[in-house]
Amino acid sequence: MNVKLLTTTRNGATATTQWNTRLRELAKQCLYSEALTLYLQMLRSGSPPNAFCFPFVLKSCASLVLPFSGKQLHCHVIRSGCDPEPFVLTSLISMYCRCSLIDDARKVFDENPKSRELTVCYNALLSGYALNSRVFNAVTLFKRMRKVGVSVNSVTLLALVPAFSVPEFLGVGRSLHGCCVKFGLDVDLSVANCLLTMYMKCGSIECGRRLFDQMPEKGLISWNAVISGYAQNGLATNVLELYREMLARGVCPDPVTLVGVLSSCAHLGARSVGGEVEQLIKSNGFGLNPFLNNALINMYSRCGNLVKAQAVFDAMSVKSVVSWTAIIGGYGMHGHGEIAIHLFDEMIKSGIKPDGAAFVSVLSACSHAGLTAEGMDYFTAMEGKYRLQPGPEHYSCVVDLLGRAGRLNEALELIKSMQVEPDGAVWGALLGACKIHRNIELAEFAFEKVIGREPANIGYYVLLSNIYSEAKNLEGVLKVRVMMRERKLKKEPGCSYVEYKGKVHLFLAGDRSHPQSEEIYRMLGELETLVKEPNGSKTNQERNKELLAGMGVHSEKLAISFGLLNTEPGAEIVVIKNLRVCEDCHLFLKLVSKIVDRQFVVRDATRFHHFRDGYCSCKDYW
DNA sequence: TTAGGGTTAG
Repeated sequence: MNVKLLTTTRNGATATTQWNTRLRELAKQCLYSEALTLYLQMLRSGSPPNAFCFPFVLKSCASLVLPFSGKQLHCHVIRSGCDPEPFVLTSLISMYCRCSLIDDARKVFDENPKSRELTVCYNALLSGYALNSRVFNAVTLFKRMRKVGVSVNSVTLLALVPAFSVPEFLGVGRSLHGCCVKFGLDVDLSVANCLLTMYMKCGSIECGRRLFDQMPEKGLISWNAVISGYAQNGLATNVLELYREMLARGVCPDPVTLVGVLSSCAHLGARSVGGEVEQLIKSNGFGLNPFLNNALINMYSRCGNLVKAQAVFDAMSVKSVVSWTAIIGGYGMHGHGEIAIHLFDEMIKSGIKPDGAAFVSVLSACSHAGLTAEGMDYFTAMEGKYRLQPGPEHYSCVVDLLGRAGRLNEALELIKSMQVEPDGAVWGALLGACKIHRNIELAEFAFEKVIGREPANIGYYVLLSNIYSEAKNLEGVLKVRVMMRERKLKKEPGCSYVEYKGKVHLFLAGDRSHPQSEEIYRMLGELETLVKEPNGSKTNQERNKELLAGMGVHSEKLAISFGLLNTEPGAEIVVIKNLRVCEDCHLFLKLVSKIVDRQFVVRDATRFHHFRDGYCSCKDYW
């Protein structure tokens, strides 16, 4: 510990000042435990604490969340007679709030008449209510503050607004926005950022974006708030667009920006943007940021590059449960259940306690790989050994696990035994299993349940219709269609995202709105002919070379792949021979190409399709 | 010499 002992001078007041100066320095550098050690040394040296030292030590207790020490400090404050000092009162309130002792904070506030006249004390308590999700207390206090005429400042709103960043409180949030305008505080950049975040977290994306566009000055936090907001609301293309705009305007991204961008790359499979971000992380020295590394693992896993995901994971010196979950999920989603299980066990051996999300990743890995017994063991251990209450997300994995193994009745019994209300995904998993095992009776039952919860989810209607169709039950197919028509449900057209130099283009089936669609379709037509062409005297490779030569391209790196789709930089064209694909994949496959000069890489919008030996792994379609 | 606040991963 780097704490210098201060020499006591003959003058006690000077000594106290020196202690206080040192305490202030440590608190400023966020060296909180050092600050507390120094405070103890100060007491031992016989130097009496005065009002000016308490804010620093109280802040240290608050930051380290040390409620017991905080309470002791409160006694010191009272003993030293400093409690009526406004800044000591505020520090005390803040300390109690940060230690989640909100009633103690309120007691300090109520017992000191002075605090009830001060904006700072209201702000500290409001922030405490907001941090501890006591929204009604926060509103009441804010109303009282205005009623008694205590002035509201920007910090008041910064403390208050985050409490209403959930959809059900959007109305309150809007009225607070009105307050900001009324008090002229909406021009404050921090307040605007705070409101922006509130709108994004409430899912009120348009309002957030409007506010952002209207901001005369935008800071990095403003850009980050919108980027993260888009990312959390699944608007991955908007994230990449805004990120481009940000770079074009010369705003430098920070790790927070890049986490949002990477999660969107993972969503879209935009591997090249992801790679660019990784370069940026390296060149900016952000390589040790755990948030970024977790986001990279997730991005590479979802983009199918498990080797890189593993490399990022291996290089992390401190691996959190999130890091482990990301890599386990990566192996799980690509069917490597055994590796996922091994990693899960390694995680436990390394002393990390799994949380709910970690169990979701291992359970889904088991269900994807058909590891029924192992999955059931984990599910049992979750509650028995780790004392984690399984949620609907866990039950849906286990229903899927049992269902795929043909244990439909057990799956149904499990749903019936659930302590929590089963959601659409749980019944949906059972419905999916009924399709695999052609159980129409149970499918109808599961369908009723799932539709009761998610009446507008078209996927389930399509699933039931396919079950009827496979059983040649045309009456059933018709029944589902009528139901869909009556409910005015229409299947959204599938679409593909095309990533071109980091910009994402959206294509619908038969879509010709893209400015270069003529060239794109001509190229696709040529490729399609090539794929359909029966084996003649020329090899595919020779034909591809001819095709490219016709386009004026002479490349040695021409890739003809019959395995996984290859969109690595070296592979200009990927042709898949004798491929049988589902209807949904059709447009996707038609677009599977990286046109040499145009640099188009295409991936499916909704999920990743992996092709092995010419077969799409979407087994549901077989 | 002093107190209160906003953006990040599965």
